[in-house]
Amino acid sequence: MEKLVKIFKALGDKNRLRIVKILQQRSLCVCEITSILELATSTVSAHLSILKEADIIFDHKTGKWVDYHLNIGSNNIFISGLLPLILDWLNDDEQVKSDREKLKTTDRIELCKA
Amino acid sequence: MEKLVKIFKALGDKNRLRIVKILQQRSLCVCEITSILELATSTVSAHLSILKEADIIFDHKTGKWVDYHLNIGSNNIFISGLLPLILDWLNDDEQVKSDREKLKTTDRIELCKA
DNA sequence: ATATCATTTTTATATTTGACGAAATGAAAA
DNA sequence: TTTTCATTTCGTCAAATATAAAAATGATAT
Repeated sequence: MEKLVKIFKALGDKNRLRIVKILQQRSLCVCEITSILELATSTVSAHLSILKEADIIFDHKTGKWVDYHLNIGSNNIFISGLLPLILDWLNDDEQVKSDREKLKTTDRIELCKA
Repeated sequence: MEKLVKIFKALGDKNRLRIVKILQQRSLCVCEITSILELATSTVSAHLSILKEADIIFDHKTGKWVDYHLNIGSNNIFISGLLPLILDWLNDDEQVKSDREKLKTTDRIELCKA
């Protein structure tokens, strides 16, 4: 029960749902996500930690970046039930569409040297 | 998006999940739920209001009681996707089992005259 | 009409949460 | 090794949330 509560809590936040919906497009490093959400790096990092703790995403170091991935194919029964629904939902949402537009022109190399 | 956030927020609380899982057995009035959760009536009423606002449950007056029902068969695409999953989940959870045991011996008439 | 009683609303308090900037971390590059 | 730089952790603040007691509501029963 605690595990499911943690998952719903993690999903019950606008900015964390935005993160999930852009990670649906491709895996991203913290600075890319930060640039799209326009929040402080530390704030984004905290959100990612909550999503990771709930098993919704996982991370993988590549070079000096930490890549975050949606945990598609998780063994967690809650996650494997919920993620497909969330992937289907909100694709017409204005916020999601605008975040994804921004993502198209987001280049990690350019972005993170700032 | 706000609507989905509201739903996940509503589900991201132990006591509200407990309520959903006992309403799965049958519809219940506030005093029955209060007796099972062992929380103040006003607290339970607040939780029910949050679940109702999220469209997860609905209420129906019968006599002097207000009956709360799970919103099975809702037109809300989020609810109709999520509720079946939640109905499947947690049925082996200790808290859920113990709440349901308690529910078996809960009689509205006896209970609410106290 | 009045009293009763389930429920909701109000008020108050304690805890949790989301946000940011600054400092710490840790790994890659120089 | 030292510097650089993406990321995390820490300290703090404001806002939101969970809880309960008390007061208000509203409908039923006397």
